[in-house]
This record gives sequence, C-alpha cells and structure tokens, in this order.
Amino acid sequence: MSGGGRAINVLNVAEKPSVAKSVATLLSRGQGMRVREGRSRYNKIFEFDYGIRGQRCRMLVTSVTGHLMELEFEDRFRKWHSCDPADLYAAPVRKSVPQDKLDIKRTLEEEARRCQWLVLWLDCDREGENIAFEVIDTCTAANRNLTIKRARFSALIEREIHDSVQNLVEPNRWFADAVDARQEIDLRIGASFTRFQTMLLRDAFVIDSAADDRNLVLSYGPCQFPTLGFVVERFWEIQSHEPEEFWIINCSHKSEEGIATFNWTRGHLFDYTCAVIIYEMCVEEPSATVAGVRQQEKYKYPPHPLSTIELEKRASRYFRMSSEHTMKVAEELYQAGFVSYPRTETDNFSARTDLHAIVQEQQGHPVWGSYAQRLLDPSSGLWRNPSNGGHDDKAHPPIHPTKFSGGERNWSQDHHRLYELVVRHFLACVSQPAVGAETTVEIDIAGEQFAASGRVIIAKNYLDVYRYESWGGSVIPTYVPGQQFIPTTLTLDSGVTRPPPLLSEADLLNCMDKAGIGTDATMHDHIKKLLDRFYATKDQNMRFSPTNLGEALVMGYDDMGYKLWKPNLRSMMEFDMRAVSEGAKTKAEVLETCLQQMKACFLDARSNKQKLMEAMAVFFERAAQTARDEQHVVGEFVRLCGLCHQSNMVLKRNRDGNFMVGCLGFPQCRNVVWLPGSVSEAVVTANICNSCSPGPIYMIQFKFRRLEIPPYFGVDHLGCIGGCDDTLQQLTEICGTGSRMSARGGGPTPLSSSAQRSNSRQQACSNCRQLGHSSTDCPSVISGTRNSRSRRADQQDGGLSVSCDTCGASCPMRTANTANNKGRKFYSCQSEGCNFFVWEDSLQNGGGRHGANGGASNSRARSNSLGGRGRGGRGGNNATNGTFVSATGDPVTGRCYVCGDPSHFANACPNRFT
DNA sequence: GCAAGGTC
Repeated sequence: MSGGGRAINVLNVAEKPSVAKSVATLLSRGQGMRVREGRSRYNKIFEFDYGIRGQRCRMLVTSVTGHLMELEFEDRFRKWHSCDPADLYAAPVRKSVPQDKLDIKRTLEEEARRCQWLVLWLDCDREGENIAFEVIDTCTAANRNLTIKRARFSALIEREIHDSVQNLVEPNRWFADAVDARQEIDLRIGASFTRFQTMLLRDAFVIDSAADDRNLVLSYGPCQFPTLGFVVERFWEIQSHEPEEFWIINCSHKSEEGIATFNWTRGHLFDYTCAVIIYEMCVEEPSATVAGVRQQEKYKYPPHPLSTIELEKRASRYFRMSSEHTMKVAEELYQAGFVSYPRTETDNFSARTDLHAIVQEQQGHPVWGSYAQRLLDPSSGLWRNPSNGGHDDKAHPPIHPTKFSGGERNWSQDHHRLYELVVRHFLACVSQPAVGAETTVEIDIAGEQFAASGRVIIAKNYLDVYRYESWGGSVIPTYVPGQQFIPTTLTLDSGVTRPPPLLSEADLLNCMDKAGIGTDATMHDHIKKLLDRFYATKDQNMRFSPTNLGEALVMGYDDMGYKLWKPNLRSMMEFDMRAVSEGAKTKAEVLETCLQQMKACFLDARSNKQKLMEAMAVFFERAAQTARDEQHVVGEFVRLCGLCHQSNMVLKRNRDGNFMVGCLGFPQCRNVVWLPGSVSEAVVTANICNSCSPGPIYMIQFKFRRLEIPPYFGVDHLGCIGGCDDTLQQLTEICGTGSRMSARGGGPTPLSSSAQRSNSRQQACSNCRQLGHSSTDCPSVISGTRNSRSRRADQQDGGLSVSCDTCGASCPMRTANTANNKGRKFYSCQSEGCNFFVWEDSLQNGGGRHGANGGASNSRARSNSLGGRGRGGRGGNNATNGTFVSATGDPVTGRCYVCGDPSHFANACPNRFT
C-alpha cells in the first residue's frame, strides 16, 4: 500500500472523537495503529502508516468536539448596560476559542507544526464545513505551509472511507460562509431583543413565575420564540373555540352473527331541523337495503428507519420521555457502543449497510431473539428491505443497534426502554407489513346512506415485534347486496364540536420540523428553553401550555403587528443561507440586508414598546413604583361567577376602554363576558333579571353610540348578561366586542383591535346583520336570486334535482313524510358531510337561503360572547306534539336526543325549549 | 446575564 519516497506527516481532524477512532481503525484496518493522548483528555490521537495515491504517509488522526470557536461581541459591548441594544446590530464581533476548548486548540497547533498535510474529516454538512475552517484557521496559524484537503464521506464504512481519502477535495467556503452569516444574525438579533425586553419588563412588573424575578432573563431567539409561538397559537385556538352542537344518526343491527354499527355517510349535521326531518323519514321507513359489500386487502406498513426526531417523538408517545431526556439517554447508549450515532436526519439505510448482520446479533435475545431468527429464515418470507423515508444528512446512518445487549447492570429503566425501542424499530423496518382483510357494507334507509366496516388481520408480520403499534380488528356479520333488514337501533344523537388538544411534545417537534426551526440535534434544547425561561409549562400528559409570561410576550409582539413569534423569520434566514451555500449570494450581502431589516424592526418594536407593556399588564401587577401611577379600579358587582362559583364578576373597562364583565378570580378563573364595542356608558343597576339563573344577576343600564348601531336599535338599553338578552346578543354580533380574542379572529392582523372593530361596524348589513357589506349588496339576496334561477333550469331538464349551494353536487327532490310537513317537497345534498337543505316551496317563492344551509352558516357565525347559544338553532323550528309510528310496525327503537326518553322523539320533547 | 450550532 505504501509507495516509495519519503513519508509525509498528515494531520487528520474529525468532528468528534468517535469519528476519529472509526476513521483511524478503518484506514489502518486495525494493524499497526498506535494511540496516544492529546492535551484534551477526550480527544485522542491515532497514528499509523498509510498510502495516499502512491505517497507514503504517517497518519495522525485526532478530533475536535463540535465547534472549536464561538462568536462574541468585543469586550466593550459585552456588558448589558455598556451600550444601546440597537448598537448590537453594528458592534464588532470576533471569533475566538473559549476557555474549555483551549486544550484542543493547543493539540492542533502542536501537531500541525510537524505535519505537511491537513485532511479535514468533519461531518459533511454546513456546520461541519464551518468547523473545518475553524480547524484550518487554527492549524495554518501554527504552520503556514500546510497543504489543506477535505475528505468527503457519507458513512463510516470501510470502502467509503478508503475511497474518500484517495479522492480528497477542496473545502467548501460557501457552506462555511452560510454558517458564519447565521451565527452573526442569531447573535445580534438574540442579544439585542433579549436585552431590550428583559430591561423593559423585568423591573416594571411583578413576575411571580420565577422564584427570583430580579435575575430573570426574558430571552428572545429566532428558534425559541417561534417554538413558543406554536404553543401560544394552539392555546389561543382552544380558548377561542366556540362549541357547536351537531346531530348525528346512529344505526346498528344485531343478528345471530353479531352486531354491526353503521355510520351515517353525512357524518354529522349542524342543522337541527334538517337532521330531525331526515331522521324522522328514516324512522318512518326504517327498512335497510344493502347497497353494496366491498372486500379489500389492506396493508399496515412498518415505520421508516429511525431518525432523531422520530426517536424523540416515539419515546415521548410510548414512554412519556421528554425529548431532552431521550437525547441524554441515547447519547449514553451511543457512548457505550450499543446504538449508532443518535443525531441523524437520515431515515434511509445505505445499500452497503449489512442489515442481516445487525439482525443476526439480536438472535440470542430472550424476548425478541426468536423474531430475529424468523426474519433470517428465508422460508418465513418475513424479510423485506427497509423503506426509504427520503431524508439523508450524508453523515450518519439511521439510528440502529450496534451491539447486542440483554440489558446492562448499570442501565436505568429508560436505557432499557430506549435500547429496546431502537432494536424493535430496526427489526420492524426489515419486516413485511401487516395484512388485513377489510369489509365495508353500505346500506340505504329511506334514501340515506350508512356504512359499516370490519377488519380481520391475516398476518401481523412486523406488528409481532413492534409492540408499540396495534391495528384494531373487528368482525361484522355477513351481508349480501340487496338484502333487507330492520335496524335494531336507529337514534338521533347530538354532539358538540371540541377544540383541538394542547400541543404534545411530539406535536411540537412536528411543528418545528415542518417549519425548519432548529436542527435534529437542537430541537429538544429549544423546547427545554421554553420551560427554563418560564415561558411554558408541561402538564402530566406531556402537553404544553404557555405561562402568563409566554402568552404576554407573544401577545405584545402580535399587537405590534410583528410576526417575530412566527417561523417566517427563520424560514427567510434559511432561504438566504441556502443562497450563500450555493454561491448565489455572498455572506456580506445577506448580512447587510438581513441586519438592516432586523435593526429597523428592532427600532420599530422599541418605539411600540407600549404594546408589550399593555400585554404584560393584562397578566401581571405593576411593580411598586409604576403601580403608584395608576389607580386600581375594582368594578361594580354583577353576579357570582358561573364558572368558578367562587369569585364575583364585576363590570370593568379594559385598557382600550371597552366594557367587559370579568371574574375577580382572574387569572385563576378567566371567565369574562365581553360587551358590544358600541357601548359608550354602562352602569350596574339594582334591578335583578327575573329570567336568568342562578341569580341574582344585576341588570346593566347601557348607552350605545348612535352611529355605531343599526337604526332600529335604541341608544338606551337596560340589559342582562345572563344570556336572556337578545338585544345585547345581536349588538355583540353586529358590533363585535372589545375582546383581544375577537379582534385576533382567524389570524393575526396588522390592524389594532379597535381599528378592526370600527371598520366592521361601518359595514354591518341591516338586512342579514352580517359584517363586511351593506344591505344593498347583501349576498343572501343576490345569491338567493341567482341560485333559484339555476335551480329552475335544472328542473326544466326533467331531473327533479337542484345543484347544491354549498358543494355543487346534485340534490334529488324528496318528499317529507312527517306529521308537520307531510307531502312537502324538499332537496337535500347527498354529499358526505354536506348539510345543504332547502324546501321546494321556498324556491318557488324566490326565497333565498332559508333551510339548512342558511341555518347552519348562521349558527357557525354566531358569537358566544354572551355565554349562551344566541339566536337560531332550534329556535326557528316549530315543535309538534305528534308521535311517530313506524311505517312497518316493526320493532324500531329510537329515543329522544334531548332527554333520552324512548317514548317520544325530540320534536315532541317537552324539555326541548327549556 | 443575551442566540444557535456543534459536541463531552
């Protein structure tokens, strides 16, 4: 191997000790390799002889531990009060080796002096390239005559490493530049905003979340803030969720073979009238006809090979381990040689990996060893080459077991669990998918479709070893097309829409991954930082809520109209970094434009600091010196809080001057009733509402601003907040409220809340009372006319159908058969989940959107700011006292969805309107 | 006392 001539000394530097060891072992093939200590106890030096393209070489292989250098401000800008934070956008910065890395630096200098070549074995990503230049700078400062070469490799595999050293390339300056730019931008933005918001807020408020709020740091960072943003955004989504009642028809059929549960193909309807009419029709003609029976083979595939994020998500889901703890345990398993490198984006095995050898090692395990044996037995047919998840960081393979263990003495329960997960995941990856046989039965009852399905698992395959996943099987009786039967139960049930859950750790990692926040090696740090900074908390179910502090900060920037808490900033930076790494932009260009923009943003945020102060004041008491300036106002008593049942609710004005009735238990209890934005005066009277309970609820004398309410409302009004007051509810819908939540609406807006309110006030329609248009161009009038014309055209074609207003599908004409509407024709949409419904006679009258569709959309637009359901819903429906007789006389069971009584249906329920 | 990225 070694050629002739004089040997040269080659200094090889890897990113971490383990890679140095692997490279040295692979190149020397373990023969004639010597190990000696460097100055740093972790970073050994391996020596052996080797030949590179005929050149005899004395190889010295050593390592750094990640970045060797740090970027920092020059001394005079390091103290917080030494300069204006805005100066940090131009303050000089320098790269230097921190104290704890000086040992490594000295080793590199000493070895470089006696070498002719420097070969860089850093990871083949942008950070690795940047570290390469840190090593180059350090080594060439000691020896200017070094010949510098870069080794490119994508896996620590013998052939790959030999190929790489025989085909050395030049280091890539663009890659390193991209990282330089990122470091500088992160430092300047992070330091300036952190100093600004900490110094502004820490002393102005009593922030009780931290034990010692004098030393609290309110940090800002381009990764930690968007991470907080995800948590707050979900929290707001939950807070602003308006529960909405829906109706659903459930059907089951019991036979000798068992029970089949049929789901309504429409899913659910939000309109009661529509649902009850359909239901009544089903009850009156309950005979079900089997419209179709479908049988299909279904597969459940094993997961892709394991990447870091996937490991963190799964450990969180399966063992409730935090991502930070998972990485700590994984690192220890890696250090001890049991699993491969745990920080990897790669979820695809290289074709050169000997997968069989990894499985072979596990054959002796008492629990999963027999599965490994089956995998290796070709006659079992269990083996399948792993799928490709589509990610490759070109530096590390997917996480897999590297050494057999039946469990080590010094392992904690979490070490056992994580090793087991890595092994089982790997075995699952090289296994066949589970196979199931799925049967779907579709039935028709009075023109309504229902479907039931069952599944029988034919082969569990990978599920035998991957015990974390299951695939539910259920059996349904046999049905044949055309078969008729009478359902055993047919019920109209109601449900309520629910808000999404708080974000779990796995959800949060998902959000970050999608938005490109952090890297696989740092995501868990950003999550932990939210907890360390008292910005968020994690509950027992591993779900995250913002703290008052976290919510206030995001709210403050949101009120300024800045998206600083959104992932956009990071995405923009990432876009620029890519341009630099591809040579499309220079580092200097990107730094100049980006920092200029960020400085402008910083100055603007600082001039709007009042918004941050206001947001903080929503949650925190002012510190003594600032509180003295303001009078503390306790409002007038209105009622006992119906939510916490402990504190009083009082009439107050918020900082924008808007009226609200809030619970004095705040912030423990957040019950609040926001009043219409058009209220100019409000005074609690001695009058007690005689219809709302539990009482007493004192009535409030309101005065509205004339120009902000429709002409048919009076300016003076004696109102109740208990839910009985129609006038107040209507004005709330028309004028909006002073609530921050209602101003925020579907998404952040650059307009201030009050600006948005006054806009909508000006445009409330007096015809339909919707926002955003006037009565002259009310869409309900226009679309009603247009649609009735198109419906007529349909009918002239001879088909008794209309096109659906909502989804455009064809809606066949049908005849109602209920006590109240017998013989009346209507159209209802057949599409799944669509609830369009209209009476034929209302079309002939040229009417607009009455019927189900209009009702449903009204109901969705309804505000619940007065705590009740508001108008609409059941109110528009006349009750009847008729009873339903099954058309066939067969034993159809049904029950009233309101009270559950089987002796009558909902339309005859005595409790229905109470 | 600030960031995020490496890694021990």
